[in-house]
Amino acid sequence: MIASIPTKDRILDAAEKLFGTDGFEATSLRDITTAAQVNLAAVNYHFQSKDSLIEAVIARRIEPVNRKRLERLDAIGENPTVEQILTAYLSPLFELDFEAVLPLMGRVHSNPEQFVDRVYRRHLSAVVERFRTVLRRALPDLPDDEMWWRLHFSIGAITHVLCWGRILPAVTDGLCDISDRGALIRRAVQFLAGGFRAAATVHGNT
Amino acid sequence: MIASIPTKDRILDAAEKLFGTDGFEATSLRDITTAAQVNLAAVNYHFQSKDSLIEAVIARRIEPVNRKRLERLDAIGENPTVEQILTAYLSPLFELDFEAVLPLMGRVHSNPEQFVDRVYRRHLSAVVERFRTVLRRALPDLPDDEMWWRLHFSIGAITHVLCWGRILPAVTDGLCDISDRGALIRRAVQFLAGGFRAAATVHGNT
DNA sequence: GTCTATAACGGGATAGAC
DNA sequence: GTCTATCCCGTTATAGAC
Repeated sequence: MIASIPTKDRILDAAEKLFGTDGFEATSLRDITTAAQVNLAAVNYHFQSKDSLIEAVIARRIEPVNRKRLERLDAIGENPTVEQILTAYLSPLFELDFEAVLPLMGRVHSNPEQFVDRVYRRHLSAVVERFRTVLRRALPDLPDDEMWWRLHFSIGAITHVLCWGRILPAVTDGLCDISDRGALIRRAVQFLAGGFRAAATVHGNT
Repeated sequence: MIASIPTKDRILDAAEKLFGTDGFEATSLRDITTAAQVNLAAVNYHFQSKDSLIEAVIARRIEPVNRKRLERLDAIGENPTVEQILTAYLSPLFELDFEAVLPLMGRVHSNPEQFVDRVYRRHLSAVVERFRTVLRRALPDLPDDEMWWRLHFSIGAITHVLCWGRILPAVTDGLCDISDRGALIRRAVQFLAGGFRAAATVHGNT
Protein backbone atom coordinates (compact mmCIF):
# COMPACT_ATOMS: atom_id res chain seq x y z
CA MET A 1 0.00 0.00 0.00
CA ILE A 2 1.50 3.30 -1.10
CA ALA A 3 -0.79 6.07 0.11
CA SER A 4 -3.06 6.14 3.11
CA ILE A 5 -6.24 5.65 1.10
CA PRO A 6 -8.02 2.47 2.24
CA THR A 7 -7.84 -0.52 -0.08
CA LYS A 8 -11.57 -0.56 -0.64
CA ASP A 9 -11.56 3.02 -1.91
CA ARG A 10 -8.48 2.45 -4.02
CA ILE A 11 -10.31 -0.35 -5.77
CA LEU A 12 -13.43 1.77 -6.30
CA ASP A 13 -11.37 4.65 -7.70
CA ALA A 14 -9.40 2.49 -10.12
CA ALA A 15 -12.47 0.50 -11.15
CA GLU A 16 -14.61 3.51 -11.99
CA LYS A 17 -11.89 5.00 -14.14
CA LEU A 18 -11.23 1.77 -16.05
CA PHE A 19 -14.91 0.86 -16.36
CA GLY A 20 -15.48 4.31 -17.82
CA THR A 21 -12.70 4.24 -20.38
CA ASP A 22 -12.70 0.56 -21.37
CA GLY A 23 -16.15 -0.72 -20.43
CA PHE A 24 -17.27 -3.22 -17.83
CA GLU A 25 -16.60 -6.45 -19.72
CA ALA A 26 -13.31 -5.29 -21.18
CA THR A 27 -11.94 -4.39 -17.76
CA SER A 28 -10.54 -7.35 -15.84
CA LEU A 29 -10.09 -7.54 -12.10
CA ARG A 30 -6.37 -7.78 -12.81
CA ASP A 31 -6.47 -4.43 -14.61
CA ILE A 32 -8.20 -2.92 -11.62
CA THR A 33 -5.97 -4.35 -8.91
CA THR A 34 -2.86 -3.43 -10.89
CA ALA A 35 -4.01 0.17 -11.30
CA ALA A 36 -5.09 0.36 -7.68
CA GLN A 37 -1.83 -1.24 -6.55
CA VAL A 38 -3.65 -3.74 -4.38
CA ASN A 39 -3.71 -7.49 -4.38
CA LEU A 40 -5.95 -9.38 -6.73
CA ALA A 41 -7.76 -11.22 -3.97
CA ALA A 42 -8.69 -7.95 -2.27
CA VAL A 43 -11.52 -7.44 -4.72
CA ASN A 44 -13.24 -10.63 -3.72
CA TYR A 45 -12.60 -9.90 -0.08
CA HIS A 46 -14.07 -6.37 0.00
CA PHE A 47 -16.68 -6.95 -2.67
CA GLN A 48 -18.01 -10.43 -3.29
CA SER A 49 -17.73 -10.50 -7.06
CA LYS A 50 -16.98 -8.38 -10.07
CA ASP A 51 -20.69 -7.84 -10.45
CA SER A 52 -21.08 -6.50 -6.93
CA LEU A 53 -18.09 -4.26 -7.50
CA ILE A 54 -19.80 -2.79 -10.55
CA GLU A 55 -22.91 -2.07 -8.51
CA ALA A 56 -20.87 -0.45 -5.76
CA VAL A 57 -18.96 1.73 -8.22
CA ILE A 58 -22.18 2.98 -9.78
CA ALA A 59 -24.11 3.51 -6.56
CA ARG A 60 -21.29 5.52 -5.00
CA ARG A 61 -21.63 8.18 -7.71
CA ILE A 62 -25.31 8.10 -8.62
CA GLU A 63 -26.71 8.53 -5.14
CA PRO A 64 -25.07 11.90 -4.32
CA VAL A 65 -25.98 13.20 -7.78
CA ASN A 66 -29.62 12.30 -7.33
CA ARG A 67 -29.70 13.83 -3.85
CA LYS A 68 -28.39 17.12 -5.24
CA ARG A 69 -30.81 16.98 -8.14
CA LEU A 70 -33.78 16.79 -5.79
CA GLU A 71 -32.33 19.45 -3.48
CA ARG A 72 -31.92 21.87 -6.37
CA LEU A 73 -35.34 21.05 -7.69
CA ASP A 74 -36.80 21.89 -4.27
CA ALA A 75 -34.75 25.08 -4.14
CA ILE A 76 -36.19 26.65 -7.30
CA GLY A 77 -39.70 26.96 -5.93
CA GLU A 78 -43.19 26.13 -7.03
CA ASN A 79 -43.30 27.30 -10.63
CA PRO A 80 -39.84 27.02 -12.15
CA THR A 81 -39.01 27.57 -15.81
CA VAL A 82 -37.98 24.73 -18.08
CA GLU A 83 -34.44 26.09 -17.96
CA GLN A 84 -34.37 26.01 -14.17
CA ILE A 85 -35.69 22.45 -14.09
CA LEU A 86 -33.14 21.22 -16.62
CA THR A 87 -30.33 22.99 -14.80
CA ALA A 88 -31.34 21.30 -11.54
CA TYR A 89 -31.10 17.93 -13.28
CA LEU A 90 -27.89 18.51 -15.20
CA SER A 91 -25.70 20.62 -12.96
CA PRO A 92 -24.97 17.97 -10.28
CA LEU A 93 -23.80 15.62 -13.01
CA PHE A 94 -21.49 18.02 -14.81
CA GLU A 95 -19.76 18.98 -11.60
CA LEU A 96 -18.11 15.55 -11.68
CA ASP A 97 -14.78 14.64 -13.25
CA PHE A 98 -14.68 14.19 -17.02
CA GLU A 99 -11.63 11.96 -16.82
CA ALA A 100 -12.88 9.39 -14.37
CA VAL A 101 -16.50 9.47 -13.36
CA LEU A 102 -18.48 10.99 -16.24
CA PRO A 103 -17.42 8.28 -18.73
CA LEU A 104 -18.65 5.72 -16.22
CA MET A 105 -22.00 7.49 -16.05
CA GLY A 106 -22.10 7.47 -19.83
CA ARG A 107 -21.58 3.69 -19.89
CA VAL A 108 -24.37 3.17 -17.42
CA HIS A 109 -26.81 5.32 -19.38
CA SER A 110 -26.11 3.67 -22.71
CA ASN A 111 -26.46 0.02 -21.67
CA PRO A 112 -30.15 -0.42 -20.92
CA GLU A 113 -30.19 -4.22 -21.05
CA GLN A 114 -27.45 -4.42 -18.48
CA PHE A 115 -28.58 -1.61 -16.17
CA VAL A 116 -32.26 -1.01 -16.49
CA ASP A 117 -32.96 -3.07 -13.40
CA ARG A 118 -29.97 -2.38 -11.21
CA VAL A 119 -29.70 1.32 -12.10
CA TYR A 120 -32.73 2.77 -13.81
CA ARG A 121 -35.35 1.10 -11.64
CA ARG A 122 -33.38 1.37 -8.41
CA HIS A 123 -31.65 4.73 -8.65
CA LEU A 124 -33.12 6.73 -11.47
CA SER A 125 -36.80 6.12 -12.11
CA ALA A 126 -38.05 7.95 -8.99
CA VAL A 127 -35.95 10.99 -9.80
CA VAL A 128 -37.02 11.03 -13.45
CA GLU A 129 -40.61 10.79 -12.28
CA ARG A 130 -40.21 13.82 -10.01
CA PHE A 131 -38.71 15.87 -12.82
CA ARG A 132 -41.32 14.69 -15.27
CA THR A 133 -44.07 15.91 -12.96
CA VAL A 134 -42.50 19.34 -12.59
CA LEU A 135 -41.84 19.61 -16.31
CA ARG A 136 -45.45 18.78 -17.01
CA ARG A 137 -46.52 21.77 -14.93
CA ALA A 138 -44.08 23.99 -16.82
CA LEU A 139 -45.28 22.67 -20.19
CA PRO A 140 -48.99 22.00 -19.69
CA ASP A 141 -49.75 21.71 -23.43
CA LEU A 142 -47.25 18.92 -24.09
CA PRO A 143 -48.92 15.49 -24.39
CA ASP A 144 -47.67 12.75 -22.08
CA ASP A 145 -46.17 10.64 -24.83
CA GLU A 146 -44.37 13.62 -26.31
CA MET A 147 -43.03 14.46 -22.84
CA TRP A 148 -41.58 10.99 -22.50
CA TRP A 149 -39.93 11.13 -25.91
CA ARG A 150 -38.42 14.52 -25.19
CA LEU A 151 -37.14 13.33 -21.82
CA HIS A 152 -35.41 10.46 -23.56
CA PHE A 153 -34.02 12.68 -26.30
CA SER A 154 -32.62 14.90 -23.55
CA ILE A 155 -31.11 12.11 -21.50
CA GLY A 156 -29.56 10.82 -24.70
CA ALA A 157 -28.04 14.18 -25.61
CA ILE A 158 -26.42 14.36 -22.18
CA THR A 159 -25.34 10.73 -22.15
CA HIS A 160 -23.53 11.30 -25.42
CA VAL A 161 -21.55 14.15 -23.91
CA LEU A 162 -20.63 11.91 -20.97
CA CYS A 163 -19.44 9.16 -23.30
CA TRP A 164 -17.65 11.38 -25.83
CA GLY A 165 -16.60 14.20 -23.54
CA ARG A 166 -12.87 13.58 -23.40
CA ILE A 167 -12.48 13.19 -27.14
CA LEU A 168 -14.92 15.88 -28.32
CA PRO A 169 -12.15 18.49 -28.58
CA ALA A 170 -10.21 16.13 -30.82
CA VAL A 171 -13.02 15.42 -33.31
CA THR A 172 -14.08 19.09 -33.51
CA ASP A 173 -10.68 20.71 -34.00
CA GLY A 174 -10.81 22.08 -30.49
CA LEU A 175 -14.12 23.89 -30.96
CA CYS A 176 -15.88 21.85 -28.28
CA ASP A 177 -14.43 22.93 -24.98
CA ILE A 178 -15.33 20.83 -21.97
CA SER A 179 -13.29 22.70 -19.40
CA ASP A 180 -15.86 25.42 -18.70
CA ARG A 181 -18.61 23.45 -17.03
CA GLY A 182 -20.89 26.43 -16.48
CA ALA A 183 -20.88 27.17 -20.19
CA LEU A 184 -21.47 23.52 -21.04
CA ILE A 185 -24.47 23.33 -18.72
CA ARG A 186 -25.92 26.53 -20.20
CA ARG A 187 -25.40 25.28 -23.75
CA ALA A 188 -27.12 22.00 -22.98
CA VAL A 189 -29.99 23.67 -21.16
CA GLN A 190 -30.59 26.12 -24.02
CA PHE A 191 -30.63 23.35 -26.60
CA LEU A 192 -32.89 21.05 -24.61
CA ALA A 193 -35.27 23.82 -23.57
CA GLY A 194 -35.61 24.75 -27.23
CA GLY A 195 -36.51 21.15 -27.96
CA PHE A 196 -39.03 20.90 -25.12
CA ARG A 197 -40.71 24.11 -26.26
CA ALA A 198 -40.98 23.08 -29.91
CA ALA A 199 -44.51 22.75 -31.26
CA ALA A 200 -45.82 19.21 -30.84
CA THR A 201 -47.94 18.07 -33.75
CA VAL A 202 -50.34 15.21 -33.39
CA HIS A 203 -48.92 12.07 -34.97
CA GLY A 204 -51.11 9.80 -37.02
CA ASN A 205 -50.20 6.80 -39.14
CA THR A 206 -49.21 8.57 -42.33
CA MET B 1 -26.87 -25.76 -43.02
CA ILE B 2 -30.62 -25.39 -42.64
CA ALA B 3 -31.71 -22.62 -44.98
CA SER B 4 -30.21 -21.51 -48.24
CA ILE B 5 -28.64 -18.37 -46.79
CA PRO B 6 -24.85 -18.48 -47.25
CA THR B 7 -22.79 -19.18 -44.15
CA LYS B 8 -21.07 -15.81 -44.30
CA ASP B 9 -24.39 -13.96 -44.18
CA ARG B 10 -25.76 -16.22 -41.47
CA ILE B 11 -22.78 -15.25 -39.33
CA LEU B 12 -23.22 -11.54 -40.05
CA ASP B 13 -26.92 -11.69 -39.23
CA ALA B 14 -26.46 -13.54 -35.95
CA ALA B 15 -23.49 -11.41 -34.96
CA GLU B 16 -25.20 -8.07 -35.48
CA LYS B 17 -28.16 -9.16 -33.42
CA LEU B 18 -26.05 -10.45 -30.54
CA PHE B 19 -23.60 -7.56 -30.66
CA GLY B 20 -26.56 -5.20 -30.47
CA THR B 21 -28.29 -6.84 -27.53
CA ASP B 22 -25.32 -8.06 -25.49
CA GLY B 23 -22.40 -5.91 -26.60
CA PHE B 24 -19.22 -6.77 -28.48
CA GLU B 25 -17.12 -8.08 -25.61
CA ALA B 26 -19.96 -9.98 -23.99
CA THR B 27 -20.74 -11.85 -27.20
CA SER B 28 -18.50 -14.86 -27.82
CA LEU B 29 -17.85 -16.45 -31.17
CA ARG B 30 -19.51 -19.55 -29.77
CA ASP B 31 -22.68 -17.55 -29.08
CA ILE B 32 -22.63 -16.34 -32.67
CA THR B 33 -21.98 -19.68 -34.35
CA THR B 34 -24.61 -21.37 -32.20
CA ALA B 35 -27.23 -18.77 -33.11
CA ALA B 36 -26.22 -18.85 -36.77
CA GLN B 37 -26.19 -22.66 -36.73
CA VAL B 38 -22.79 -22.79 -38.34
CA ASN B 39 -19.52 -24.29 -37.26
CA LEU B 40 -17.26 -22.40 -34.88
CA ALA B 41 -14.32 -22.45 -37.26
CA ALA B 42 -16.37 -20.82 -40.00
CA VAL B 43 -15.93 -17.44 -38.38
CA ASN B 44 -12.18 -17.58 -38.68
CA TYR B 45 -12.44 -18.92 -42.19
CA HIS B 46 -14.76 -16.23 -43.61
CA PHE B 47 -13.50 -13.41 -41.41
CA GLN B 48 -10.01 -13.52 -40.01
CA SER B 49 -10.77 -12.66 -36.43
CA LYS B 50 -13.52 -11.50 -34.13
CA ASP B 51 -12.27 -7.97 -34.64
CA SER B 52 -12.59 -8.17 -38.42
CA LEU B 53 -16.05 -9.65 -37.99
CA ILE B 54 -17.05 -6.63 -35.89
CA GLU B 55 -15.83 -4.28 -38.61
CA ALA B 56 -17.69 -6.21 -41.29
CA VAL B 57 -20.91 -6.22 -39.29
CA ILE B 58 -20.76 -2.46 -38.81
CA ALA B 59 -19.69 -1.56 -42.36
CA ARG B 60 -22.48 -3.64 -43.90
CA ARG B 61 -25.09 -1.44 -42.23
CA ILE B 62 -23.45 1.97 -42.06
CA GLU B 63 -22.52 2.32 -45.70
CA PRO B 64 -26.02 2.03 -47.20
CA VAL B 65 -27.36 4.39 -44.51
CA ASN B 66 -24.77 7.02 -45.35
CA ARG B 67 -25.41 6.66 -49.08
CA LYS B 68 -29.12 7.29 -48.54
CA ARG B 69 -28.38 10.22 -46.24
CA LEU B 70 -26.38 11.98 -48.93
CA GLU B 71 -28.92 11.11 -51.64
CA ARG B 72 -31.72 12.63 -49.60
CA LEU B 73 -29.65 15.65 -48.75
CA ASP B 74 -29.04 16.20 -52.45
CA ALA B 75 -32.72 15.70 -53.17
CA ILE B 76 -33.97 18.56 -50.95
CA GLY B 77 -32.33 21.29 -53.01
CA GLU B 78 -30.12 24.27 -52.35
CA ASN B 79 -31.76 25.94 -49.38
CA PRO B 80 -33.45 23.32 -47.24
CA THR B 81 -35.00 23.96 -43.83
CA VAL B 82 -33.47 22.61 -40.64
CA GLU B 83 -36.29 20.09 -40.51
CA GLN B 84 -35.55 18.83 -44.01
CA ILE B 85 -31.85 18.46 -43.25
CA LEU B 86 -32.47 16.56 -40.04
CA THR B 87 -35.00 14.31 -41.76
CA ALA B 88 -32.46 13.48 -44.46
CA TYR B 89 -30.00 12.42 -41.78
CA LEU B 90 -32.39 10.50 -39.56
CA SER B 91 -34.82 8.79 -41.88
CA PRO B 92 -32.39 6.25 -43.45
CA LEU B 93 -31.45 5.12 -39.96
CA PHE B 94 -34.93 4.67 -38.59
CA GLU B 95 -35.98 2.59 -41.56
CA LEU B 96 -33.84 -0.21 -40.12
CA ASP B 97 -34.93 -2.96 -37.76
CA PHE B 98 -35.29 -2.08 -34.08
CA GLU B 99 -34.80 -5.68 -33.02
CA ALA B 100 -31.50 -6.39 -34.74
CA VAL B 101 -29.67 -3.56 -36.40
CA LEU B 102 -30.58 -0.37 -34.53
CA PRO B 103 -29.23 -1.62 -31.19
CA LEU B 104 -25.98 -2.38 -32.98
CA MET B 105 -25.86 1.18 -34.31
CA GLY B 106 -26.50 2.40 -30.78
CA ARG B 107 -23.52 0.43 -29.48
CA VAL B 108 -21.29 1.86 -32.15
CA HIS B 109 -22.32 5.43 -31.44
CA SER B 110 -21.86 5.18 -27.69
CA ASN B 111 -18.35 3.67 -27.64
CA PRO B 112 -16.07 6.45 -28.85
CA GLU B 113 -12.81 4.95 -27.64
CA GLN B 114 -13.49 1.74 -29.47
CA PHE B 115 -14.97 3.20 -32.66
CA VAL B 116 -13.76 6.69 -33.23
CA ASP B 117 -11.08 5.45 -35.62
CA ARG B 118 -12.71 2.50 -37.29
CA VAL B 119 -16.18 4.05 -37.54
CA TYR B 120 -16.28 7.79 -36.97
CA ARG B 121 -13.21 8.68 -38.97
CA ARG B 122 -13.78 6.10 -41.69
CA HIS B 123 -17.54 6.07 -42.18
CA LEU B 124 -19.08 9.02 -40.42
CA SER B 125 -16.93 12.13 -40.35
CA ALA B 126 -17.33 13.01 -44.04
CA VAL B 127 -21.10 12.69 -43.82
CA VAL B 128 -21.30 14.72 -40.63
CA GLU B 129 -19.16 17.38 -42.30
CA ARG B 130 -21.54 17.59 -45.28
CA PHE B 131 -24.54 17.99 -43.00
CA ARG B 132 -22.73 20.52 -40.84
CA THR B 133 -22.04 22.67 -43.88
CA VAL B 134 -25.68 22.61 -44.98
CA LEU B 135 -26.91 23.28 -41.46
CA ARG B 136 -24.61 26.27 -41.23
CA ARG B 137 -26.29 27.77 -44.27
CA ALA B 138 -29.70 27.15 -42.74
CA LEU B 139 -28.62 28.67 -39.41
CA PRO B 140 -26.19 31.44 -40.36
CA ASP B 141 -26.26 33.11 -36.95
CA LEU B 142 -25.19 30.02 -35.00
CA PRO B 143 -21.50 30.15 -33.98
CA ASP B 144 -19.31 27.25 -35.07
CA ASP B 145 -18.70 25.93 -31.57
CA GLU B 146 -22.39 26.05 -30.76
CA MET B 147 -23.11 24.20 -34.02
CA TRP B 148 -20.75 21.43 -33.01
CA TRP B 149 -22.30 21.12 -29.56
CA ARG B 150 -25.79 20.97 -30.98
CA LEU B 151 -24.75 18.35 -33.52
CA HIS B 152 -23.43 16.22 -30.69
CA PHE B 153 -26.51 16.76 -28.55
CA SER B 154 -28.57 15.64 -31.55
CA ILE B 155 -26.52 12.57 -32.33
CA GLY B 156 -26.74 11.68 -28.65
CA ALA B 157 -30.50 12.04 -28.55
CA ILE B 158 -30.79 9.67 -31.50
CA THR B 159 -28.19 7.24 -30.21
CA HIS B 160 -30.16 6.92 -27.01
CA VAL B 161 -33.27 5.92 -28.92
CA LEU B 162 -31.23 3.32 -30.80
CA CYS B 163 -29.86 1.87 -27.56
CA TRP B 164 -33.09 2.03 -25.56
CA GLY B 165 -35.60 1.57 -28.36
CA ARG B 166 -36.80 -1.93 -27.63
CA ILE B 167 -37.36 -1.30 -23.93
CA LEU B 168 -38.73 2.26 -24.11
CA PRO B 169 -42.34 1.03 -24.17
CA ALA B 170 -41.64 -0.93 -20.98
CA VAL B 171 -40.18 1.96 -18.97
CA THR B 172 -42.86 4.43 -20.08
CA ASP B 173 -45.97 2.32 -19.50
CA GLY B 174 -46.42 1.94 -23.22
CA LEU B 175 -46.49 5.68 -23.94
CA CYS B 176 -43.39 5.53 -26.14
CA ASP B 177 -44.41 3.73 -29.29
CA ILE B 178 -41.60 2.72 -31.63
CA SER B 179 -43.70 0.93 -34.21
CA ASP B 180 -44.69 4.05 -36.18
CA ARG B 181 -41.37 5.09 -37.65
CA GLY B 182 -42.72 8.12 -39.50
CA ALA B 183 -44.07 9.54 -36.25
CA LEU B 184 -40.82 8.80 -34.46
CA ILE B 185 -38.80 10.62 -37.11
CA ARG B 186 -41.12 13.62 -36.97
CA ARG B 187 -40.95 13.75 -33.19
CA ALA B 188 -37.18 13.64 -33.21
CA VAL B 189 -36.92 16.25 -35.98
CA GLN B 190 -39.27 18.62 -34.16
CA PHE B 191 -37.35 18.32 -30.91
CA LEU B 192 -33.93 18.71 -32.49
CA ALA B 193 -34.98 21.57 -34.75
CA GLY B 194 -36.29 23.37 -31.68
CA GLY B 195 -32.91 22.89 -30.06
CA PHE B 196 -30.98 24.09 -33.10
CA ARG B 197 -33.14 27.20 -33.34
CA ALA B 198 -32.81 28.12 -29.66
CA ALA B 199 -31.10 31.42 -28.96
CA ALA B 200 -27.36 30.97 -28.51
CA THR B 201 -25.94 33.19 -25.83
CA VAL B 202 -22.26 33.99 -25.75
CA HIS B 203 -20.49 31.96 -23.10
CA GLY B 204 -17.84 33.55 -20.92
CA ASN B 205 -16.01 32.13 -17.94
CA THR B 206 -18.48 33.00 -15.25
C1' DG C 1 -6.94 -7.83 6.24
C1' DT C 2 -3.60 -9.13 3.05
C1' DC C 3 -1.01 -12.19 0.48
C1' DT C 4 0.45 -16.53 -2.82
C1' DA C 5 -0.95 -20.10 -5.38
C1' DT C 6 -4.12 -22.42 -7.94
C1' DA C 7 -8.47 -24.25 -9.28
C1' DA C 8 -12.09 -24.24 -12.79
C1' DC C 9 -13.64 -22.32 -16.68
C1' DG C 10 -14.48 -19.98 -21.13
C1' DG C 11 -12.40 -17.31 -24.50
C1' DG C 12 -10.19 -16.78 -29.48
C1' DA C 13 -7.73 -19.04 -32.70
C1' DT C 14 -5.80 -22.98 -35.51
C1' DA C 15 -4.25 -27.66 -37.36
C1' DG C 16 -5.55 -30.98 -40.18
C1' DA C 17 -9.02 -34.54 -41.83
C1' DC C 18 -12.76 -34.68 -45.03
C1' DG D 1 -15.85 -24.82 -47.64
C1' DT D 2 -16.84 -27.31 -43.62
C1' DC D 3 -15.95 -30.05 -39.78
C1' DT D 4 -13.61 -32.06 -35.12
C1' DA D 5 -10.40 -31.66 -31.83
C1' DT D 6 -7.33 -29.09 -29.41
C1' DC D 7 -4.01 -25.50 -28.04
C1' DC D 8 -3.07 -21.72 -25.27
C1' DC D 9 -4.24 -17.93 -22.93
C1' DG D 10 -6.71 -14.82 -19.71
C1' DT D 11 -10.52 -14.74 -16.79
C1' DT D 12 -13.11 -14.95 -12.12
C1' DA D 13 -13.01 -16.84 -7.90
C1' DT D 14 -11.25 -19.32 -3.85
C1' DA D 15 -8.29 -22.03 -0.53
C1' DG D 16 -5.26 -21.49 2.87
C1' DA D 17 -0.81 -19.47 4.85
C1' DC D 18 0.56 -15.32 7.22
